[in-house]
Amino acid sequence: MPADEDDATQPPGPTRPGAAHPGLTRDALARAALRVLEREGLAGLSMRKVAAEVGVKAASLYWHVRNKEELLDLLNDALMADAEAPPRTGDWRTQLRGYCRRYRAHLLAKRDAAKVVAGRLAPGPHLLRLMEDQLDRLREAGFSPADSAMISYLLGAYVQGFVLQEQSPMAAAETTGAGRREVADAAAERFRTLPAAEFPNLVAMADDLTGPDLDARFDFGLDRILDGLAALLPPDRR
Amino acid sequence: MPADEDDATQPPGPTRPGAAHPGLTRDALARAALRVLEREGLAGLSMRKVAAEVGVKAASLYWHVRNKEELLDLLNDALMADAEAPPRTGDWRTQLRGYCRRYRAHLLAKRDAAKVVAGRLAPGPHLLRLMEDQLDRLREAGFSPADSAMISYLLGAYVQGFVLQEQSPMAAAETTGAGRREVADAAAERFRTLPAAEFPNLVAMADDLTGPDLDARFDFGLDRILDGLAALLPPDRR
DNA sequence: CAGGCTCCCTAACGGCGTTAGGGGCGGCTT
DNA sequence: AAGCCGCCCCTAACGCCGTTAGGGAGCCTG
Repeated sequence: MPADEDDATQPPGPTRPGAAHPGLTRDALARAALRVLEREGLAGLSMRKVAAEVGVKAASLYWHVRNKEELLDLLNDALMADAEAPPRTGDWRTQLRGYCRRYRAHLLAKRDAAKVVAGRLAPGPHLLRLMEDQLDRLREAGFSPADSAMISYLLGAYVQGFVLQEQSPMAAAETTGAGRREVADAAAERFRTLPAAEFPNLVAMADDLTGPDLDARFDFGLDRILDGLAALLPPDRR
Repeated sequence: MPADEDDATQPPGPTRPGAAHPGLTRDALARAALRVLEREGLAGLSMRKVAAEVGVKAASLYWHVRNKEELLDLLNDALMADAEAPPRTGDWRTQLRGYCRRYRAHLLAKRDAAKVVAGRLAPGPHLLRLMEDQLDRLREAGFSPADSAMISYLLGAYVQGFVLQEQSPMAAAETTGAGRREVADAAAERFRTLPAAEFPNLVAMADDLTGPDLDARFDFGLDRILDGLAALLPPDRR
């Protein structure tokens, strides 16, 4: 019944009561949660549905997990499971840009991923590995430890904030059945029909504000930030 | 019973059934939601509690509001109700910095405000007014319309992303009863006790990564961004 | 064979968003 | 004055949710 997009999980034979469920680990739970997330969205992700996904009743989850919050932590880490660091070639700019672009693409690829990740305080092991590597490259580029830490935070805030804003119309489109394009057009229309006397700029720039080329918008902001970071380095390091 | 922090709302005499409730407008609803948010947090904000806050039963809210989502839209706008634009003095940098600092301070001041605002697609009238004014100043500084739109988006993403990350430990502290300082210390401890062979940077920079001076971290990122924006302008405009 | 550990179950609690259907009230038309 | 209508609230209920209590089957160890 569940669309198996991940590699072999869940042999879903209903086991007899009391029988230990084979291969039901926290890891399998996380992957099941990921499948439910993809299918139902974050709002539709419930203990009961995740339990059903692994062929079990809801109360049984509490053997493996303290509560839903902890399941979401697992899910959070599972979202980063197949993220990869960009190749270690080129200057620091291209490497950092690669990091941010990949992070964004990774979040965009999974439904409601930004909402899951946003404001979760403990980074999972997979994200830790990426942070470690990113910090390494920042140090190598010549940034001080304190600056490197702040830069990592800055980039994380930007990417998460950006994807959060760009992904919520996708969620709305998913809910209402409209296409992503219609949602953007509706937003533009909302700006364009504002009282022009009171909001001259919003009306005039409606298309600029809602233009659907979010890739370009993301890269624009990213390049501005990278420009600003470059100024921290001695000129010979660029 | 409710802490009345806003000016006179809600004459809470229990009205007879069928009696029109005096002064129960969408606006009053939004302010009531704001009080409930402050008291219970976003997770604890329910239709029933907001209804009780205005002295009414839950089903009655659906006369004024299509559903909870729409109530959250009202709440979103109410959060921006008393936000003010920074003074129109100084160069574009200080004005833009003022915008971002005020926006951050405003979100931080209200419990869970970042979560409410994050990923809400339709800006309310109060936010529209601020956007209009901000765009105006960007144009005046010499940025093109397209750039101004993107810059507005960029700054919004950064501030929202930043506050989202910084406010969730506050929420956790509120829930667990611990202080904000303890949460930060716990985070630092988590980094410091990582396996040093695998995560040398995270271990070494634990204090840099979790340093509690978030104001400095915010300003650091903000100044980097502003540096990057300055490079868009012709040199005589700075 | 006894005991204990593991892992699942059923049943239930209170709370949630939301809808259906009903009723009193105030203000309008006749 | 009588009737009507639209406003605004109510009670009751639906199906979902997270979570807990208590129990029982299968396995591993002694």
